[in-house]
Amino acid sequence: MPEAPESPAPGPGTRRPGGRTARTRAAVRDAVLAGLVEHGYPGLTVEYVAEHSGVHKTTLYRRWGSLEGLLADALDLAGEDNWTPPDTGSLEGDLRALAREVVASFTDPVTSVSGSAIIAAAFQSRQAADALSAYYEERFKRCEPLVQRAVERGELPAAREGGIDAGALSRAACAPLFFRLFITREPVDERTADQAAAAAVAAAHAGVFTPARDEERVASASGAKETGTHTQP
Amino acid sequence: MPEAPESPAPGPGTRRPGGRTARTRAAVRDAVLAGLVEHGYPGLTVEYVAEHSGVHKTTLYRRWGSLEGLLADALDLAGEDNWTPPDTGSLEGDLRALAREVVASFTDPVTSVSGSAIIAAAFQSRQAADALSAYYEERFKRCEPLVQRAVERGELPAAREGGIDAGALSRAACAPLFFRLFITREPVDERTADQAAAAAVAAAHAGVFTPARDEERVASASGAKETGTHTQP
Amino acid sequence: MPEAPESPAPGPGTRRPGGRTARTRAAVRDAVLAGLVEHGYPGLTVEYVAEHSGVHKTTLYRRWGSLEGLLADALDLAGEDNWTPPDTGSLEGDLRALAREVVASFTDPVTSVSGSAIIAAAFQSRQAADALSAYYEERFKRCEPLVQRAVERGELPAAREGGIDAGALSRAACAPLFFRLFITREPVDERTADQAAAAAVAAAHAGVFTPARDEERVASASGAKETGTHTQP
Amino acid sequence: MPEAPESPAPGPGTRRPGGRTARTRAAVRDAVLAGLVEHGYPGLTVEYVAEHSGVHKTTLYRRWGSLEGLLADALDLAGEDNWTPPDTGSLEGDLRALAREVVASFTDPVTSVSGSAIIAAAFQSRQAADALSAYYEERFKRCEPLVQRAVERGELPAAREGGIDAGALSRAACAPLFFRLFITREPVDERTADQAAAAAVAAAHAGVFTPARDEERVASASGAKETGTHTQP
DNA sequence: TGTTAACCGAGACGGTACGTCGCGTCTTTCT
DNA sequence: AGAAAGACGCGACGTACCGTCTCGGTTAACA
Repeated sequence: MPEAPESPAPGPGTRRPGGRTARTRAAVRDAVLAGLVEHGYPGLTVEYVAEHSGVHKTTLYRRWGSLEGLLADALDLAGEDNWTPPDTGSLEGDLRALAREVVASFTDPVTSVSGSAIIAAAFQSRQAADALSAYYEERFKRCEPLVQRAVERGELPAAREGGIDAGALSRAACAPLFFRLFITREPVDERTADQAAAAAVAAAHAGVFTPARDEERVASASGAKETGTHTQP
Repeated sequence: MPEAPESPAPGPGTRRPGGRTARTRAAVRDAVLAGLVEHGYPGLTVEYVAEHSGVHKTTLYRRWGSLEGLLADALDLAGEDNWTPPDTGSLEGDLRALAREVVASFTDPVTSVSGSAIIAAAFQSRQAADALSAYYEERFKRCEPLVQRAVERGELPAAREGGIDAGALSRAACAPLFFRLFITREPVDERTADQAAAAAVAAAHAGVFTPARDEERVASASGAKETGTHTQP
Repeated sequence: MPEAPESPAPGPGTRRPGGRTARTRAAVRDAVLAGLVEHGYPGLTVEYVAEHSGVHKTTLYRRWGSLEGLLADALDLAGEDNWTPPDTGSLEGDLRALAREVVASFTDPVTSVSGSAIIAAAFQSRQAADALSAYYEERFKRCEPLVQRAVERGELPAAREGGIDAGALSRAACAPLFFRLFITREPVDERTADQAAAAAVAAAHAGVFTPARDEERVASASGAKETGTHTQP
Repeated sequence: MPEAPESPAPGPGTRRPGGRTARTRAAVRDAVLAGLVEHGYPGLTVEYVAEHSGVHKTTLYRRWGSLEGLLADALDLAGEDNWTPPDTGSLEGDLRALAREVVASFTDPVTSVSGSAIIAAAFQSRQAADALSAYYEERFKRCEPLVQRAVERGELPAAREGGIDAGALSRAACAPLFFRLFITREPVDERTADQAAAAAVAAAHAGVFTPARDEERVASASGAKETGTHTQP
């Protein structure tokens, strides 16, 4: 992959990306993912990556700066697939499928490890957080056609006044799953996925994700002022 | 709270919980929280706790086993407040207030630190994860009266066939916020909170959280089988 | 060796010198000397000492601070022998023997290594320099009886006016050897040693090392002021 | 000195010594000396020389092989001055002046640095040692006229049987100073210098440096056999 | 006057050792 | 007997400098 327009590290390794440099980069990314699967994020060490990639520790620091950089780069790689949202013929079907995909990927013992490892990493590394943020931004952008199709099918009211917020709708279908998986750490299954999808559809039908109408709704907010902390230890 | 019925570490420190032991435990918990605020979870060290609590490192290991134990114990403490859900007179108002509390507590630079630190800790420590899970379980249990009031007010259909799932409803109102805060790491404000509350209410009205009817809904699920990974790097 | 009143490092390892601490110290000193013999000073590494002494690198730094400290400590050990100056029955004989000892010890391939290593170390470490200085101070102090005997034998004029400077005399006998060994790096043999001894004796007879007369001699110095540098690259 | 007849490195840089090559070499030598003054020998790095000379690191290795070569080359430069020994009109005066020069050059904080740095370097580099050796050889050769004048003045007995060893005499006057400066690391001042000069003169008068008589003296050596090590740690 | 070989600048890299941090264990000493 | 105090083994950190290599670009000697 001689082309690599995105700049993971501004320092070395970006000026002469031919030959060895590129091979090195790929090896490193593989090692990072392998390390995540093997030990999880907290157990991932630079030295492990060095050993398993055949790239010397010093070089890793030179080019990626730190573990954070390594992870961010690995995430870039992960984002470069050609995933497309499901297309089942109905909005609820699509969202269900989407939600079930989430559940499946984080339930499967193999794939879940590296995924949650990166989410964990985002808590400790600005760089990883940014990479993760970009990753999901991209994912949900790819979901827009899903909503578009629903509008075309007439399942959602034609968006006269600004259109429906496709991103918000997709997020709504996934949010409860991630919440349960990584915050409250409750068990999730397909039932949970289906419920999340159903809730999102219901909210969409109620116009919650229609920006223009949102204005009206917000206007009626009673602006409760609380000082207590609810969901925070 | 002189005695500690729940046993964080079964070994020493549980036999003679009077006097010094109790004082020690409190000091340790304070130090843990202070450490979290100061350095975040990844920067929290046993040695820091030892210094700031006046309890020797060796003792910390004897009684709490490791950092995980220290955190879990501190979480127990955090859960022992007398928080109650908001009561604004309407279901949507209550949920909005609830959601805004979440946003406020994780937006405030002071309170957000220790909160997200513990969530981060849960990724690296089984013990912390369990403690966090219990914490949220308790919180959402306390939200049941909120839903109950709505039913009594007639805002929600009387729960003839098993009643509404209060926990699911409350979670639905909070999930999108946590999702954006800690997974996709998008900016969150009161508008987001209001939208989340509205979506939850809409879903509730549509009967999504009514178990009995849930059966029916699930029955219509087309059981899409996907192998791709959607939301996972 | 439970006693060890001299404090090589003020930090750890000095408070509780019982048992392990003492054993550790001896092992480390052996490893240091072995390292010097094997690689010379520039090739001596802390990691080598760690491996060959069985004491962990971290501990070495904790107790000795750095390579310098390790060397200084090893020097202390070396100084703790019971060397006494030769006693051949005549001043010149004694000085010859002394000078030949020097030549022998730095000519022998085995013993010379660690010796010159420490001299080399003194160039790079204040601590090693101090230790070396103390070592020679002690050695030459032990030579005083040698001169004393010569006075008693009548070989040297009775020291009426302040006595002869025993240290200066002994140093005079050794200086040319060290000079040739380590500065000009010329070959040195027993002939050189004998010449140095003879020169020292001649100077002593001429009263060069008799402080009181020194005053007179110095008075006649013409105080040449030169700006050029003679012996310095 | 455009061309460089002596070959520090037989490889590159010797075939086309015109223009840039010569300029480069001078710049490098300056940088080496500057580095010595700034950080001392142990702190002198190839990278420093590269930066401060404007010559790339790779080139330094190509032409000088290593730090040692750089130093040896710099020493060659230092030896190429037109120093001559003092001429005060008397042997002792000359030697005093000589000795005081030594003291002065190694006492002055500016000039002493690079001088002792090179002596230190000789401990770690064969090449530097050879260069240093040659340097002093040359210096003491230049001192021969000094002794010659004394003979002509009648201060020293006419050298009938092989003449006096001028080199040994000059060395004798300097040795105690270097010994104290770099071995025992005692303070030295002009008094020390004068004493050294006086001792050398006395020894010379006693015929110590007259080779022919040396034979006789050595014959009387009693060949003491010692096993202890005197001056060596 | 071109060619061509020697040389140089630039940058990345594998590698050794550094000196430090924090962990978790152990021993010793106090009370 | 439990706790305080300290030393230690241990693994990993992030850095400095080493010496090597590859890649272009320049330059000087020679055809």
